[in-house]
Amino acid sequence: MARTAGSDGERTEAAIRDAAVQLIARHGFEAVTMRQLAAEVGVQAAALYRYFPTKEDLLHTLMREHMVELAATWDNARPDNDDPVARLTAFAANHIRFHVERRHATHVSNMELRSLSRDNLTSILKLRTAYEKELRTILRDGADSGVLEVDDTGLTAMAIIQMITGVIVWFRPDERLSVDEVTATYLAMTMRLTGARPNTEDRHVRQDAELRAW
Amino acid sequence: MARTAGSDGERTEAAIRDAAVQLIARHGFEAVTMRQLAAEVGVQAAALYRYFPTKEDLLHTLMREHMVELAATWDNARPDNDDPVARLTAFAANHIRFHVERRHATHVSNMELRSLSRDNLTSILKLRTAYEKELRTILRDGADSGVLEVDDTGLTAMAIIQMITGVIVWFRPDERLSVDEVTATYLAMTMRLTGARPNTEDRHVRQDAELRAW
DNA sequence: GAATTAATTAAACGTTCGTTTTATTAATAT
DNA sequence: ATATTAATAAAACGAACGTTTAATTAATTC
Repeated sequence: MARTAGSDGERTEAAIRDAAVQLIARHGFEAVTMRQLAAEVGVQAAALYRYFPTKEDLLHTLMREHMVELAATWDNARPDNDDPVARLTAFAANHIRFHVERRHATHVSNMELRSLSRDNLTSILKLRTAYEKELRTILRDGADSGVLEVDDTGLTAMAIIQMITGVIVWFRPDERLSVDEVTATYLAMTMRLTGARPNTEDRHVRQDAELRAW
Repeated sequence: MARTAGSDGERTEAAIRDAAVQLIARHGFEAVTMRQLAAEVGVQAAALYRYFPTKEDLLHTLMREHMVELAATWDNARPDNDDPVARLTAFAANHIRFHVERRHATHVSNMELRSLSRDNLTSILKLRTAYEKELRTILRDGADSGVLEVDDTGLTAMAIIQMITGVIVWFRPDERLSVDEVTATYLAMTMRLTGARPNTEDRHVRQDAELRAW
């Protein structure tokens, strides 16, 4: 046999990406074989090579598009407001929601960096670093203007990102918590971690009201 | 050739473990081959099978001993004091130091769970869950007695563990920060995240002194 | 010093891997 | 209709994989 009735390149490529994300997230990149992936798509292994030149290129594509999409949602959610607390709130809320909604793709992007060649790794890390820099800038602005308490900007940025990305390790949809509830709780922890409070208030008489501000 | 002069089973087994941790941390379990590991140790691949019946059993052994060791250091560091803030401080300090000092083994234990069979996975998760329960208990006690501000015990426990274990993702020895400095900063963030303060003070007039309390 | 045990090598086993080549059919354009 | 292009299957490639078997030498025991 050869070309099958109703076959369509665009649909097949999308099916490959989807199946690849699911399989790699579950078993790890090295453990997933091209034959296994092809079987999941319902096609022969050779057909995959019409869409991706190598297995590693497939992984790189998945990661790159995940990062580009993350940057795009942040660009879209970025507030005009230049209040650091508002920006931190928007950043954390966007980050949490984005990752909770893309658990598998996030798993792939976070866990499979080791399987990339030098050049592919560099291109992903460049995107990642640019994104992290956004948070560092917010934290520094907040620390400078006194509305945030941050000892070490870079270290706090890494801690926050680790903490809120870590959602995907344990969160499963259809459990006791909804995406909104999880987002709200992690947001509250992020704010508490950075000592965020309304910048119109006295710095030393902050109430616990901040926890219900969003 | 066969048995080599000066060969010693105990030394060889230790060398296999050490090399395995380094290689698996760097390349991932699936990507490391038994021949590659053997070459690192300076021995033929078949020799590895005198010490570990299968590749997966080697991984399981590394993980199990990592977790057992973690539980042991916590047992040793656990304060007699039953003040939740003191216990949280001790827990976080022990956790951070343990992981910073064992970056590679931690990477293996955190990233390679997917390569374990059902039974082996279950045995590791049992150890991990028991350890995490220690933190949840501390947080609940602290929330009950009013010295900690914790919205959701389980969720906060996961967030803290993710945050402070995340140290190993970016921390490299011989960089700008020492282990002590990193430990202190993460400890401060943990305390701020949980709203920890000396339990003799008024809850609504907390100062920033907490940041310098350890 | 002979027998036994511990530690290892060398070679091979069957399997599976990522990938390539070639042929074949479906859809599209002319 | 015919030619061309798109999408696949089928089969094979050499390489590498985890593991086993058998032989061999070093160290230890009696």
